[in-house]
Amino acid sequence: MRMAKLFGRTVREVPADAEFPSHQLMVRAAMIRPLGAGIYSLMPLGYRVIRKVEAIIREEMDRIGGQEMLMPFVHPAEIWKETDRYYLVGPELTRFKDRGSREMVLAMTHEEVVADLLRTDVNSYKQLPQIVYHLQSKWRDEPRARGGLIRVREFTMKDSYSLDMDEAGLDESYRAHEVAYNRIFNRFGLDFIKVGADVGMMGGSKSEEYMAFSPMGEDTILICENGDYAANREVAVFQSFPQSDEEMLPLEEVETPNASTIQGVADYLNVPLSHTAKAVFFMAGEQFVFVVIRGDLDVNETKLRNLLDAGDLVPATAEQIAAVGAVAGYASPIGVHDATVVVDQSVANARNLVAGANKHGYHVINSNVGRDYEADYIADISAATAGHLCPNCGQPMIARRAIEIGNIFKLGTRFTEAMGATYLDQNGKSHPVVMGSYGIGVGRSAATAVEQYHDDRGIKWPITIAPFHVSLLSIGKDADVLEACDALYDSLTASGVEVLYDDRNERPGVKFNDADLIGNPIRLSISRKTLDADEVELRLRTDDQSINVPQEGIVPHIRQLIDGLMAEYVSLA
RNA sequence: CGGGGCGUAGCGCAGUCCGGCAGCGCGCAGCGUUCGGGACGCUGAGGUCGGAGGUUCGAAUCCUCUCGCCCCGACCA
Repeated sequence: MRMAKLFGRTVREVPADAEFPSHQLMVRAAMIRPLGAGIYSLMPLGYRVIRKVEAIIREEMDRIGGQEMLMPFVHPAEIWKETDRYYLVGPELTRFKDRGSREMVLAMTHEEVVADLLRTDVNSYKQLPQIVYHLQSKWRDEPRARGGLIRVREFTMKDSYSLDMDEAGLDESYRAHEVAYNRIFNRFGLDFIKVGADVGMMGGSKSEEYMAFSPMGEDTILICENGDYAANREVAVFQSFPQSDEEMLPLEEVETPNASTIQGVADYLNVPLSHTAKAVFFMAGEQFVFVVIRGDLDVNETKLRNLLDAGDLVPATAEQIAAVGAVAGYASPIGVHDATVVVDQSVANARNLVAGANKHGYHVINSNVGRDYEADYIADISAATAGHLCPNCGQPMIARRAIEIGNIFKLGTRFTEAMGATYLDQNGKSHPVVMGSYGIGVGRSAATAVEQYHDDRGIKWPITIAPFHVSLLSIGKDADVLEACDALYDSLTASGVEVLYDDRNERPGVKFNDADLIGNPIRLSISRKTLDADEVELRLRTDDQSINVPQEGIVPHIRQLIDGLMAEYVSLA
């Protein structure tokens, strides 16, 4: 591609709203352009990256026997009603009516469509197992789209669906996807990890996420450095604190003026936070939920929601708190009524904690669950943080931020049962098809690569997904320099090398800066000086030194260089 | 949904408090000088000041409504 003809220009200044490095750099490099909140055009340069990402996904999905197809982006609402998701999913599912007043939705995923296809096209065990996949637009009306391609509302996702006769078959399909996903993300060059995740309202039996490390990540993951545990903070567990063997001491009320925060109470009474019981209030529908947790821990709302099997869980209001007899700032379950009391195991394992007295300006010391108040649930509902002990080996865990780039999910028969997608086994007996679903964010993967590979000058694409292998720059305006560049461009292109040829009438500084910004892995330049020496200057985007190589044999040289760079990713895969 | 902020040339911004010629930088076009890390000079094009209504002799500026966008929180594959 000749840059003089390229649609889209690089820009020096970035839109004020771009926060993430990948957002800024991809806009500056003319790869993406916003159309609305969370809605982007992929410019020619950016779309080349996306197509490479998609090509790698296709290769690896085909390798595990996936069959590519394409399912619609607009669905009749009816199938979403059949599985209840029409009602369960919030406003991120966009609903509308067509001209005939028929209810429709914009696809955010395709389980229903797959199940619908199964009803008509798969009736026999002879037609199973199967893996189907597609690369299709999705629309999720996120409350807060941000960060360029990291979190958008319209996006392309690879979603695949495994269709098996039974759980054993699902296990196999799931493992096949693990293999494929490992290869895919390694070929993208990403630094990632697979972690345990929440199954949420999808109701499946197992879910794991592929997480790429990035300080810009919206998720926190807990990792045991021994390699025997890694989980999203939403579900991460840790070794519970040992049961205290202290004697229970008499409950005693103490005055704690102006100590309405747990830290304030701990300071005032000069006890560690871990020796206090903190009260947190939620409403699960109409039910008031009174959570008691050790003062040094935070509630993990996902764990709490799963424990209570509560669809929605929202913080309680001041009125709701007062209505059960609790005094905000000085609250404990002692003497409250009409509340579901959930006690974290950290509190149950401790003795003689400081807690609220439900009286303004007073706390109690030596509170003990079971003696001073009853728990409806005693469970692990606390959020794991760095330093908590690995549930498997007991070593302290670390916490890292990460971007979710893919997930794999054992759905089971949640959808096929609801939609009557069954097959007949050898004995003529009917069973629901057992499904798995597996996603990869295409644009997000590309943007995540930028997050992981950039410097202050621009992007440093892994060669597997770079828009071009080579940036070729003509330096100066001498006719024979330009001729030499044209010739090199033609011969490289003819041999299959992808070249972005900066043939613009620009000063060298502009060209160098744009080449660094766009981030193709190999840069070649020809100038008066190099031409006179029958050489071409070569520089890798990852290096800060350039070398001159003879013009003679340059094409095979570059081909070899590309193969070598590619090999690094293939060997990982 | 709650809180905060911003909409002025393609991009980044000033001007708004205190009403009175719509500006600056980058980019863009032309000419000239320059040419190995985002050059310089001259000339020029480019604006419903997000939109609607109101106040006023006069509104980018004040008032009301509205739309869009961003940030924090809530929520969420």
